[in-house]
Amino acid sequence: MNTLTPAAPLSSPGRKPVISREDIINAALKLVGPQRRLSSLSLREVAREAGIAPNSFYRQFRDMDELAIALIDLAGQSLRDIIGEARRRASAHDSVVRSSVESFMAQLRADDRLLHILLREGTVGSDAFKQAVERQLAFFEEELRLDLIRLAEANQTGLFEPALTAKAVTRLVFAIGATAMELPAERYAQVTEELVTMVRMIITGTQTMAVTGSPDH
Amino acid sequence: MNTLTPAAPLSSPGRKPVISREDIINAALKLVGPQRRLSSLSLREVAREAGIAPNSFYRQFRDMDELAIALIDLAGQSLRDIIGEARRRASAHDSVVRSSVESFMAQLRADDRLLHILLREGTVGSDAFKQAVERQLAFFEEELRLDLIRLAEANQTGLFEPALTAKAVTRLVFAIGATAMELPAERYAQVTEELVTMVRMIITGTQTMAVTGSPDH
DNA sequence: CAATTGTCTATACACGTGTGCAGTAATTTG
DNA sequence: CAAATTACTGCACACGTGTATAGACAATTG
Repeated sequence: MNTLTPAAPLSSPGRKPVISREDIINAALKLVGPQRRLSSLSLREVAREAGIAPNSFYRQFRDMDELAIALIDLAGQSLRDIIGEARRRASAHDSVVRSSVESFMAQLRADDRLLHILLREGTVGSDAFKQAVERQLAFFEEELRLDLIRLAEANQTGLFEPALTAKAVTRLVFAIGATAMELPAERYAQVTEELVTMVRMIITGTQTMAVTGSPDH
Repeated sequence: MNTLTPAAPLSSPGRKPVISREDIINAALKLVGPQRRLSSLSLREVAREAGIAPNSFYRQFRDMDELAIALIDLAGQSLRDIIGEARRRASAHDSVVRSSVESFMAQLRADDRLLHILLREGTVGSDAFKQAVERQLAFFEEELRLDLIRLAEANQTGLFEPALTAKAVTRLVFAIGATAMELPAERYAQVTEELVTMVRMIITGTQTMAVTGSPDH
């Protein structure tokens, strides 16, 4: 299903639409960024940026929340594409962890507005809002979970609670990413290294716990 | 140093203050909560809640940001107290991890407004704002780092990159905590268990990596 | 060619916001 | 007892907001 275009009646009387959902989405994307969160955008502001009258906004979205959710869904899709790409690239080379984390951080560094949205809007905004982010995170965690299982089988290592591991990795990467997105460019490399180590801590921990059954506290 | 009362000239001419910084802070605390973040409060709203004229606010704070930072500092202090307490309680019993995580989640469940603030305002708000949260997080991570070292020596286990481990644990707990604070009460126990396991993954991982030197990827 | 239907703009309203300005109340100083 | 100094309130202003209403334009229908 495509969330960008509403159900189009193939031929209807009346004037042809000149404003598309994409127009508004793009305008919103121009406004958000590392400093600007979605929920701080006003309807009028987006309309101004899109070059339309405030009221024309309602033709495409019920309110700003609906726009926000569309953007979040878009962002989730985009991220999964990016990491999927990284995964495929990694299987040829060495570490999946490194390659995925590096892709993630590179995208962040490239000022990907969609990624900014996903990283931050989970902790803020209306309920329907956070639900949308949680949904995308769940998708992401599921893909990661499958990948972890695949990885464990390939390397003949154990795997303690794959779902929980995936969740821990995801949440940690997102948390660190959120703090990193306003950092000066020269610190990205360092954060990336830290993040790789952190993720490896979790994965190493899972593997160890798989053989000992329970950790030594 | 006390951030709550400004430098008090022991005797000065003029009318005696009837509005204290605490009054305004308490009013703000009544307004924030799991659904309401600091940066969405307006000066007028806080003044209304405190029962004072909007302009009287300026006697105590330069603007809302200054109020917010005072609240964040307060929240950081409060959290460190809570976890410090948990640590002391744990050394008598068994696991420091479990006891600390349980204290954290219990406080969250008790609807501690200060904790809500700290959990969320890190990803949102002005720069000075986020810096304040980062400062509190750094305090927290430092205490945790020392604790990890103490723990490793007591248990005769290795410890790979204590600072990074502390950071990973802190960020993960905060990220999960942030999503948990709007959950129905009956799910807190489950989240607590998950969180304990996740933290143990990290700590087990660190210990394992300390002996192998580098993880097997 | 009307008539109808859908798209979009312009204007306007009520509301909440931060803050500047003037005035009043209370307290200490000379 | 003045005079000075501080604390606080009330009013007012300009601004940005979401949205209601009405009208102008364009395309498809009969």
